[in-house]
Amino acid sequence: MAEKDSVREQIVSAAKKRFSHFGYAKTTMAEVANDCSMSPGNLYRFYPGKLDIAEAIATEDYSKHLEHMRKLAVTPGKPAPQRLHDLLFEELRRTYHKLEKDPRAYEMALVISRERPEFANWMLHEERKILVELMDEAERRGEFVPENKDFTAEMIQAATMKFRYPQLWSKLTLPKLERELEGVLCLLLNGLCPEAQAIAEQRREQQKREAAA
Amino acid sequence: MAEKDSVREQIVSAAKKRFSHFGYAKTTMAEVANDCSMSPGNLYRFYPGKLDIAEAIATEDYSKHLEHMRKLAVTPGKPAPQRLHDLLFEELRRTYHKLEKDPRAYEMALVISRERPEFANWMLHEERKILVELMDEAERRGEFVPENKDFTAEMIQAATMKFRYPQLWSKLTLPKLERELEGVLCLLLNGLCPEAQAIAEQRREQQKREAAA
DNA sequence: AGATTGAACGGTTTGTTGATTATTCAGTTA
DNA sequence: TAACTGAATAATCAACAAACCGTTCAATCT
Repeated sequence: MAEKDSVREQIVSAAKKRFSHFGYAKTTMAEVANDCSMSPGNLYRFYPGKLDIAEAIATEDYSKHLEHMRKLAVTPGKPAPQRLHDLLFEELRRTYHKLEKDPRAYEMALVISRERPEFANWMLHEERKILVELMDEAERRGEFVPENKDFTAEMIQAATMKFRYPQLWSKLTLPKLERELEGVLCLLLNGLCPEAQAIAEQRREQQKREAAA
Repeated sequence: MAEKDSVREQIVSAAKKRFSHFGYAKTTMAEVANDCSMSPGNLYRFYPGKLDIAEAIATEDYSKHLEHMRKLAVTPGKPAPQRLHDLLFEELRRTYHKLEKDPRAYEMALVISRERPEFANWMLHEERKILVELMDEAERRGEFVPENKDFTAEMIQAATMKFRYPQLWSKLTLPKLERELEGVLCLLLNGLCPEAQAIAEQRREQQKREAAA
């Protein structure tokens, strides 16, 4: 089976080159097979179809990103609101730049999200787990503690939907998106009510003092 | 000019019938012209093009909706969070039902939002004005008062983007959308911090008592 | 027998042609 | 001369065939 895995890696590697060079649609299975010195039919012993190869690439890529995000979620020395801020901004910037600079990535994102909606669900689910980790950590440190963490994570995602696949929905530039995300985050953290904002302000002060001590 | 306006109304009325019966694409300018007993060319003295007729219909329709929303925004006897709640739910339900029940409306929404992005901007802008009115009224009544109302309105829209053209983005059912909107709204009103939530809770109690008195 | 091949199949895309239709405008009407 | 017409125009769409490509599987190889 180690044998089989190495072949799978070879296939993914060949496909990755083709996809990023010529695009998903313009890459044929025959070409990928050729790059791996095998027949087209043989590819299907390793992957059920072309889309699954694309999905494997996307999974690998997003998993790396998730690891990075997980670190941000529990960074020591940073208060919870800051960690949440870093997390959401990282997500926004990453996808923005990825889709911005290369049209191939954009094409693959489109295809996968159209053809494999489960994949988008999986991404959301994984990110939600990280949000929950962030809140667990917050609880451990005595920072904010929403009563129902899973639900809260879901709602944070719903409220920041606009910033998740930025260029699929709005045609806003990164600076505008960043400004909006900043504002939404502020609203989420503090709420609309001014008393809550005053309290949040107080806590920020206190945290600063604690950090200084 | 009153003459001209009545012809414009006639055109819009004929087009409305055709569009809702056969769809935008399957309606020809010649047909609309015929219904108005005029030549196709003559239509262009009243509207610059087919899309502009569709836009006129959409504008008329949305304007009615806006009036209704404006009433909700300043309903006497309801606290500001409730009014905001009513407003956003009204918006969600209206568009959901509209797009759900007739495919013609869905087609027109697609065409207009693709071909005339300014129109979507106009809608957002108008709705934002209503949100500001809601906050002005809140201030008058001594309810919550965000410092920068325009900005806050923008952020409320950003955070509730997902619920604005529900079926263009997610394929969620109305009950699921409602549950999420409820959650997001709660987060927006109270923030993530539990102290703020406690205060919000207190205020709600107080308002109940006031209302009872 | 299990792995691999590559020709065959069917669905999709591409390219082409002919019609349809939004839009324009020279000409007609009142 | 201002309002209107309808044929001309150019752009888009629909239909059809050919080519292509993802996928399968009977045959071949090891």
